[in-house]
This record gives sequence, structure tokens and C-alpha cells, in this order.
Amino acid sequence: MAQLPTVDDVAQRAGVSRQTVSNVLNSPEIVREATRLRVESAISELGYRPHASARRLRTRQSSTIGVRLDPISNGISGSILDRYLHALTEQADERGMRIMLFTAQDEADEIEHYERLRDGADVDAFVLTGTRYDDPRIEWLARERVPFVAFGRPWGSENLEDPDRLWVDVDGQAGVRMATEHLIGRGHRRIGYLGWPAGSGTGDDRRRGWETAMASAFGSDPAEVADLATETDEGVPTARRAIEELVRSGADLEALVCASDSLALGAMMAVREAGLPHFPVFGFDNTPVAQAVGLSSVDQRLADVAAGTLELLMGATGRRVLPPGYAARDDPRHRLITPQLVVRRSSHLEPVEEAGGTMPGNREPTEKEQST
Amino acid sequence: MAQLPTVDDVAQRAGVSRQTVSNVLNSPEIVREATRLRVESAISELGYRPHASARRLRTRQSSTIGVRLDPISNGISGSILDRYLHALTEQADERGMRIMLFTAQDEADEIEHYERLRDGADVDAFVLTGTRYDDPRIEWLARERVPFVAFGRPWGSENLEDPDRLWVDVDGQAGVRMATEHLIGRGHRRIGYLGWPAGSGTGDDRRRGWETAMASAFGSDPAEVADLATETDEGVPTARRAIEELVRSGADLEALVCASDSLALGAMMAVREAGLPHFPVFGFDNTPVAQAVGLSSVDQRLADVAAGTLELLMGATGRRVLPPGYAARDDPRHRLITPQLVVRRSSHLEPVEEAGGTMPGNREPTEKEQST
DNA sequence: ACCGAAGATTTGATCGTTCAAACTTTCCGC
DNA sequence: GCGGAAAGTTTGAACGATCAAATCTTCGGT
Repeated sequence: MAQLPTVDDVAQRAGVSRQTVSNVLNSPEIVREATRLRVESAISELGYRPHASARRLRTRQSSTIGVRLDPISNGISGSILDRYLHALTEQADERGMRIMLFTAQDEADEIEHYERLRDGADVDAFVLTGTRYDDPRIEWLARERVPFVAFGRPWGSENLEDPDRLWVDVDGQAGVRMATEHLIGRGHRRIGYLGWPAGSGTGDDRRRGWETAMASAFGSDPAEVADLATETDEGVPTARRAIEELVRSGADLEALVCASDSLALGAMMAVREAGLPHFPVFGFDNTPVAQAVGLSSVDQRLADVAAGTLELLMGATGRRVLPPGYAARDDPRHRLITPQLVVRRSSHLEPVEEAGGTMPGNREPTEKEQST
Repeated sequence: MAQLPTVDDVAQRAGVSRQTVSNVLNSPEIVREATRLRVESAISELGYRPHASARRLRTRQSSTIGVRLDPISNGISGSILDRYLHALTEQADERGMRIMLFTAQDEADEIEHYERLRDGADVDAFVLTGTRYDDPRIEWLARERVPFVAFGRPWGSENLEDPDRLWVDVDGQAGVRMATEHLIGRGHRRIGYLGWPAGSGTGDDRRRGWETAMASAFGSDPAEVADLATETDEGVPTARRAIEELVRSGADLEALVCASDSLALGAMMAVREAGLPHFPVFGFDNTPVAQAVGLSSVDQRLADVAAGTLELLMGATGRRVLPPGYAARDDPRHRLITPQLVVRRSSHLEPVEEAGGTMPGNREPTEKEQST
């Protein structure tokens, strides 16, 4: 084979012009049926495929979305980005888009990459993850009018409804509320919460889910349940120590809802070691670890998050990135995804008699997924 | 600003021609110093950046490497690809290359994607992961002369030295041997091995590491130590059941080396529940979970793997993908990376008296990394 | 001071596609 | 069967860069 076929080769073979071939590919509805069929068979006979770079040059579209890969995949929770990325790649492909990765040291460096990639016409849009208070990246992208969607709300600003700040997020509050209600439904009353120190948008939001569930079930207000809550930094060992301390101090808890699987794992280790093999623990994120150790958790439905991302970026079914500020008047500029409970052994095993050396329930139960 | 500047704008500003600007960018050594400086300042004044697609069209190079994102990030071990991807992206960027993702349902689908991406001139090369016996993907790529590097040896074929089959891999045998020797050095004798069923290249290789360490320390041959080995499918629960069974049957073991962190985690859960809080367990992969629960493990050194990948693809310092079959006569067509022990609590804690309700060693020790 | 080669710079063509406008054919009503 | 709009197709130009070859400069040797 000498060389890859071009539109001209196809055109010649089908006895039509370049442009007709191009039309068959890009707007088949304006080509007469007979012609179209002739061109299509020429295409498949020659195995023609459009040259991506040539097309991009001409159309001034890269059909590419840039995503920063976080510096360190943040421990256990790192797999969230991983799974999101997978869903995003898959769905982007269906719309003729591709995902390009880049890395950056910090936020300033990330913005430099934005600039480079934008100026080099390498990407049409960006997807941001790990947003925080007054995120400078969002400010830059909005100011420069570069299309983007944030996975994570732009917490703290009044910009939650700003049409220039598109975001998708998981409703952490609803997720934690569902988990808490699940435990309430199983008859538990004194349900504790293990979360992060106040001040992070995500953390405060999740905690609110627990508070509202407790409030609507028992009529307690947040202040009343505050003594059931524990704060600690993210991480298995920190959570473990915190719960060990709690156990030692004789706290009277029946169950525990946690802000993350890492915290829940630490908590599980602590309560199991403390001789409480059936103390229910709930995590959040549904990481592979949760699945591995049988930890009940809240699944973020990352496929839905990915779908929402692309919807905001390209419209419901579009195949190109919309200019920023675009969007129908009545279309919300964000998507809040309701997560899903995944109930596993850690929260629903009935106490059983322990027999020497083995653990209760040493068979992995079929995983129950309960959508609500 | 009306529009992005082009070479012509820069040329005009610097009072030179297009091509000189291009030369300043691509082969500065052939441009006279005075001219070069003039052009460079014009470039920075205008904030010019070459248009990636235009360059790709003309040079017929996409400067892009395609990587398939696995369908399901395989549980706990999924983060390996994640971390490898990060290192690869970072190092590729330094050589002016980018990483593009794609997903596929199965191997056949993956090959179709190869074809699409190749024909569309979207990528210059591919990186394969999760190679297996007589991998059809490798056959296809080699036959079609598409540049690629496999992360993972093309097990089983005699092609390990085939110059058309480039690969990088982690020396699992050496890693497991190091782990075993570490335990031997701590005075253990009856060290068991928990691995996967025979037949997978990676699994057999890792087991051999344990066998050789045992052989050279105690003069035993593989047949003699076979009763210290246990086989089970990958996964935390399977490993847990296997080790529970082992404990119940009264096996006389002092320590355990495992083929993966998942297996090790299951094993740890089993031995801890069996009332053996200080039974040493070693994992493999150094996943975030290992770090989280204090499991000693073997780190794959993914940054070195990524560096090896690019070296094979582009030469020691090159900035473009080499044609397949190229490479200096004396240059090996593969890289075998020696992993690194990461010793944590799970393998080196001294027994301590248990006090009611708390666990021994409830402080996370500073992580020791021991390179060998 | 002249010649030729090496060095530096410019010019024209090209990569493969799509846009915009021109051109040709089809179809309908009168 | 004619005019004209609509539908279908073709042509020339352009996207922004680099390649290849042509041209212009510089410089050492005689």
C-alpha cells in the first residue's frame, strides 16, 4: 500500500468531486441518495478515513477535551477520577470527541497549560476536577471565554448560577441522607457521623445530609446531634485513631456514616478491633476498596456525571463544543447527580455466633444494589 | 484580540520570512543569532504559538500516543494504570508528546480503534497494557508496523527478544524475591506464598521469586516448598477464604508473601481475625490501599516504567516516535524494571501486649522505604 | 579583488480537508 | 415548453504550518 487514501481518491473512484465526498461525510442529507451510496461504497472499498489533523485545521476545531490528571492520585479516592475519566472517554467517543491528558504541578501551572493548549488549538474545552473556594482556574477560564465544565461545584461564590460557570456535581448531601435513612430504617437511632473539618464545600454538604436525615427522623436540630459527629482529616489512619479514641471514651453510638471510604475503612478497622464486629459503617464514593472489603457506600454514578459534563459542553446530542455563554434560556447551567446506595456487609449483617478462628459471614454475599 | 497570530504575523513583525520563524522554532542552530533573537522577541511579544493541527498535517506526525483505558479499573489494582498514566503523561509532555485516551469493549474492539486512530493519523504510537499469552493486539500492531510498546511482557511467545515487539515490564520475580528475603532476614523460615493459579505469565513469574529466595536461603527445591504455597483467584474475598481455610487446617506458617495487594489484604483480614495480629504479610503493587492499611508491598516504580516506555518508543532523548524495527543494533528492545520494597507495619511490627479494645500499634509509623 | 563553498534566508508548493461561491440539473406551475 | 426557484454538484481558495529548492550573504583562500 502506497499511502492512505484521501478525499480525492474517493472522489475519483466514485466519479464525483472532493466536496461531494466531504458532504457525504458531514451532511449526508444534502446529497442525492444514488450519489451518496456510490460514494459510500467507494469509501469502504478504499478504506478511507478522514485525516483528523487536516479536518481540525480547516474547521478550527480540535474535537478534543483536555483533562488534567491529578499530581498524586489521592490515595484511595484517586480511583474516582479514574472511573470518571473512563466514562467520559467512552461517551466523548460516541460524540466524536477525544480526551487528551495533561499534568500540572499546581493551579498556576495548570492555567499555563490551559493557555498553551488553547493557543495551540489542541483542545476545544477543558474539564476541571477538584474545584475549591474561589478557584482561580475557573476565574481564568471564564474570563478568557474558554469552554469548560467543572466537576465539582464552584463552592462559596454566588456564582453557582452564573451562566458562564458550568458545573456538574454529585449531590453529596442526598447521598449521605440516603445512607443515614437506610440505617434509621434498620432501627438504629444513635447514628454518628465521621467527617472532615468544616470549611470544605464538599465536606459541609455531606454532613448536612446526615443532619437533615437525623432531623426529619427524630426532630433533632443540628446542635443536638453535634455530639454524635467527629471530625478528622482525610485518611485511613487518622480516621482509625479518631474512632479508637471515640470507642475508648465510651461514646454511645449504634452506627456510623462517613464522608469517604477512607474514613469508613479506618473506622471499620477501629470498631472491629474494638470487638464490635457488627457495628454498621457506611462509606462514600464506592471505591474499589469498599467493594473489596464489603463496605457499604454511596456510589457517585460517574457515568451520569460524565453524561452531564458532555451535555453542558455540547448540548443534549451535539457533536461540537458550544461557545461559552450559549445554552437555551431555560436550560440550567449545571447538573446535580443523585448518587446511589450500595449496601454491603458492613452495614447489614445480622450478628451471628462467632466460631473460633473464623469470621462471621465468611462468604461474600451477592452484592445488593439498592437504588433510591 | 481578533485572532491568534500565525507564523506570518511573527515574520512580518520581525522583518523576516515565514520559514525563518519556523526555523527558529524547529532548528534554531541554523539561524544566525541576531535574527534568532529578533524572531524570538517577536514571538513573545505577540504571544505566538504554533497551531498544533497545522503542524501535524504538514509533518504527518500527531505527536500523540494512544492509550486504552481499561473497561473496568480492575478493583484495587486499577490504580496501577492510573499512576502509570500519570507518569507517562508527565514525561511525554517533556518530549512534546501528548496522551490520548480511548476505550474499548474487548481486544477485537481495541484493534478496531487502533485502525481508526492510525488511519485518521490521530496517534503516532500506542501503549498497550495488560498483555497476555499470544496477544492478538501485539500481533496486529507488529504486522501493520504501527509503533507501539507493551507494558507487560508478551508472555509465552519466543518473541521476548523479537526486535519488533518492544516491551517494558516490572521484574515481578525480583520483587517477590526481595520481599521473601526481607522476611528471611527477619528470622522467618516457613514463609508461605499466596498466588494466582498457574498459567498467567505474571503470576508464575512472581511465584518463581519466592521459590528462588527460599531455595537459595534453605537449599530447598521448588517441590519441597510447594506445600507452603496456596493458589486462588485474584480478589480480596477469595484470598480471605483461602487463608481462613489454611488457618483452620492448622498450617504451620510464619509469614506470607502474596502476588498482589488484593490477595494480601484478604490474607491480612483472615489472619487478624484468626487472632494472629503480628503475622507478617507482604503484598505486591503498593496500591493506595496498601499504604492506607499499612501493608508492606512491592512498588512497581511506575515512573521508571513510563521512562522506559518512552525510551523504547522515541530513543533516549528523541522528540519523535521511531519507526518500528529501528533502534541501534546493541540496544535491547525492552526494559525490565526492578521494583522496590516498601516496608510497613504489616511485616515488621514487634508483638505487643494487647489492651482491651485498642489495637496494638495504633500510631501509624513513619513510612519506611527501603530500596534494594 | 575575485571565486567558490558554506551559511543564512526566502519563495513556491504542499499536507488533506472544508468553506464559500459558482455552476448545473431537477422539478414545478402556468 | 418556459421561467425560475430549489436541489445537487463542482471549483477555487483557505486553514497554518513545513519541505524542498532557489536565492542571497558571508567569508576564507589565492
